[in-house]
Amino acid sequence: MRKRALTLLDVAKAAKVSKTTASNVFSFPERVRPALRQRVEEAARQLGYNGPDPRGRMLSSGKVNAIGVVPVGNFGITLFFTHEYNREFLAGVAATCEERGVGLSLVSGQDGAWGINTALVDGFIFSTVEQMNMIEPVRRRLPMVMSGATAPGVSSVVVEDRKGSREATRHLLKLGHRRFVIASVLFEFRPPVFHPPGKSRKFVAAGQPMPERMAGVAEALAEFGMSLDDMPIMEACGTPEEEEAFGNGAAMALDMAPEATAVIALSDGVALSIIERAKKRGLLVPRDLSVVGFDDIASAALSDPPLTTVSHSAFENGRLSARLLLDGGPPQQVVLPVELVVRGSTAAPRRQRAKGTAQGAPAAMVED
Amino acid sequence: MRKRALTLLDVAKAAKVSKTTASNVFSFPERVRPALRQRVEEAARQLGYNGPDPRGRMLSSGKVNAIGVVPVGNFGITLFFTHEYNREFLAGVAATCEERGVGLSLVSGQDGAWGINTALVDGFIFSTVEQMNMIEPVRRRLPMVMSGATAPGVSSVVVEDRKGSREATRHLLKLGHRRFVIASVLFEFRPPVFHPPGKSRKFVAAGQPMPERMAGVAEALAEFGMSLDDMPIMEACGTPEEEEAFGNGAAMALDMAPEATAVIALSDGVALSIIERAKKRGLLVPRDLSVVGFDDIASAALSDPPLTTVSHSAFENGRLSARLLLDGGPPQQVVLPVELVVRGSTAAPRRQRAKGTAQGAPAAMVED
DNA sequence: TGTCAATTTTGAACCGGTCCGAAAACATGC
DNA sequence: GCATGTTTTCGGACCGGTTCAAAATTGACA
Repeated sequence: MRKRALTLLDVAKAAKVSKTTASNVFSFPERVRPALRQRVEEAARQLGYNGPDPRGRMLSSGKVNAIGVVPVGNFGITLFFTHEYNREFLAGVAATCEERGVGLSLVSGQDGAWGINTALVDGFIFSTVEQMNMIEPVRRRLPMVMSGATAPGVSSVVVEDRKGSREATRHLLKLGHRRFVIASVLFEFRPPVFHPPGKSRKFVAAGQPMPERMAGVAEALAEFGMSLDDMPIMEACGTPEEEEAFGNGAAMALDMAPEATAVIALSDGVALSIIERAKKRGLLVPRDLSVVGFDDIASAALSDPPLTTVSHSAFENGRLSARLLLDGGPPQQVVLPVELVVRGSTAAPRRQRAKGTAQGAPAAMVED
Repeated sequence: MRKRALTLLDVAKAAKVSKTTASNVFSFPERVRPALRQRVEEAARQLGYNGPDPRGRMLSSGKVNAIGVVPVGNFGITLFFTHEYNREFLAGVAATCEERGVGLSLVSGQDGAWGINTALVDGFIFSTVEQMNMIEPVRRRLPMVMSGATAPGVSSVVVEDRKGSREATRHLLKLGHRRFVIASVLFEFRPPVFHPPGKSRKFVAAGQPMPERMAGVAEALAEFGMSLDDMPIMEACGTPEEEEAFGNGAAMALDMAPEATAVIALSDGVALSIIERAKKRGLLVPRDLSVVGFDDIASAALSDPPLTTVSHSAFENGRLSARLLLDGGPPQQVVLPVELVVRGSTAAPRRQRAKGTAQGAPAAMVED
């Protein structure tokens, strides 16, 4: 069907003009006198030429007119659809792209055929990156913006992580909670991890924003004379695939910290997963267990009970990230404000949560 | 920061080899003897060259290694985020792209800077197209696949539209309903339209799949000795923006057809919008009004009451569309099966629905 | 009709790789 | 040592446009 593609040269020859003139007819019509322009247009129509091939244009101009979005960690581009926060973020990026007439390309983090080294784009937006060293070659080649973390020489959009988790934790402390379990987030697809209380624990999620959020928790605890070191911490990636592959991180947290009266989840995904799991075990939220989240994704308001969480806009985050990238200019950091939204998932602790859970001995991995 | 980019030629010169050899080191290392290869690699490292620029590679190979997805009608790429069906569809496309290591680019239907004529991709997936003539130039330039509609010479994925709406209508007829209003879907951003009963009405949505779905309704009605011509029909695009811009199509349907005991919606988006609107007016679904949808998007099962609808997989649709595009080969049509899923939004009509609606005179556009 | 400035058109270089046929280097057998 | 076959390296064309300086044309006016 498609034979050898028509080129500008074919049209030029047919119209008996130079390649340049033919090019101008399409790109700068006003530079060509009407008579000649019509001759060229007529020739193009005759031949069935539909305007310059974007490939050629790209090569000489060097501009692609599209940007790439790279999901965090070792997740592929489907993360943008399985993960609510990332989806809202992407929607924001798309809004800016639409507004500016720029293309949007989903680029895989794990370098396949269409990875950060092969994608045809003018720049990248990275979600939080785990291994910072991987961005250096990219930064040298193309403009980039990071969301959720900062890096020297790179513009970035971050939220007030520390403040957010500090306020969430304060909220629980003021309600009277003293025994917590913290549910942190892994930005890679791997099994959940549980860290019993202890000093200088080594967490898997080393990249921002989790350490910041953890620090916020620590600050609030310190205000009440407590220490993060005394709190058990669970890390899980919290994607739907997690459960099948490795077992559920929420279950692990509930099993390993049965004495906790409240869960401080550093993302809504994990928080909602914990609520679900707790309900399945017959625990009432918030009567038996309070849960706070972070991010305020759309489903946080819709859950049962609705989730108390630290609110900020993923959409806005995406929109600003894209603007920062497209506007260029010197590296700058934009900080998005957060606000604690108290909903139905938190309350004063009824009393000490029963030592044995509703379903039996705590250590036994009785699962639904 | 970024100076003139390093080229393969720079590396070749530094290593004192030809451009070809340098190219081979990166693309076909086994063709170059180890000693020489190392010399080139060393030179590249010294200079800070991170492998061939994808632009150059693209130009000579002609392959971009990415495909473009074009939303229907005059919606921009944000449709993929505002519209649940399209989002699920896109997720399916993304899954295939990930699996094949191919890039995925969102391309705007309205030709801006990154439209179907300028996007750097190897092929397109179109959602249903309104003006078929617009695809001809595209088809000549690049491979393409259509979803939701067929076109000569183009591979496509469609669902059993006619069967689906026929069964949905039959379901209502068997329950005893005889007075319907049909809610069809506009694939463009424009005000809702109401068509009173009548012969040979001219609908706005002329492109597939709506005429097929309408035909299915007509078939079922005919089985019961009734005619589509006697049914009022409303068309609305059903996106969230619709309401602010033009007023809500669901409200229009309820206002203009107060005698209907059941709504046959040709998409879930419209169906859910009708349920919402009906509830706001104090109508009980399904007691006062039965509603069926089409598509079975995720939120159809979660609505209150859960929606009776014609189920098929948007995800699968996207996945297959992408495969068809990437596999190439002669044009073929894939038909996805549908299945009526009866949930809580349909029941036998209680009796004639009250002539005046719960909130007053039907004609008065009393709105919330 | 000739001159000069302004406008229009042209040819060649360039963007950064890949690919192909030919030349060069190397290995083998007699 | 030479002819032959095989592997490695090289030079140049090519992909399809844009861009820039120079050439050609046009128009105005003396």
